[in-house]
Amino acid sequence: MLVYDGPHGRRAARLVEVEAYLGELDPASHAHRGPTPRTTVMFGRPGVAYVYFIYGNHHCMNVVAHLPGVAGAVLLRGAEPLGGVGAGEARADDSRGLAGPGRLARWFGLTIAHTGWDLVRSQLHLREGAPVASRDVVRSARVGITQSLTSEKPWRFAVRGSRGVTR
DNA sequence: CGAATGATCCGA
DNA sequence: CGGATCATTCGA
Repeated sequence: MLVYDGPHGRRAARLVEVEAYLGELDPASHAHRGPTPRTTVMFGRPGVAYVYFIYGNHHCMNVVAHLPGVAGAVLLRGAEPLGGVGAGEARADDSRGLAGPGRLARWFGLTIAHTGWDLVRSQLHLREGAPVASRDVVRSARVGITQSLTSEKPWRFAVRGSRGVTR
């Protein structure tokens, strides 16, 4: 789960959908063409946030994750809100969950300013959640990418039946 | 510099 | 389906 002790109080959500991105070897990755000012964070220490802004409208959050010397990240695509402070707003999201990376980032109030935050020690952090049985994990091709690997891999993982998963 | 582009979402 | 709407990147 993801927890943020931010300006709106504590917000927490159970992550139910993620996608994996590589670096240079993955045409769909922002790190595909090597480090740029925006993407250098993906080549650095794992366990920090990489948040980008897209389509002039939406923010999306990644967790930097990779083997030593290789760029990589995990895109957070969906979650289920776990209470929080803004009860009214949280309730509105309860029916639908936080399906989609843009909706997830917006609920947490994340922007590119959060890029580089340490997800172990900062107010924005990951916590281990309840285990999910492997039979409840849906694995599929990634969503919405235009430049894919020559043979697209099933690098999207979602919790079966969760309301926080995109359709 | 200017132009193209995009790991999305919402509404018609 | 198409539009919104801008940070980022690339080519000249």
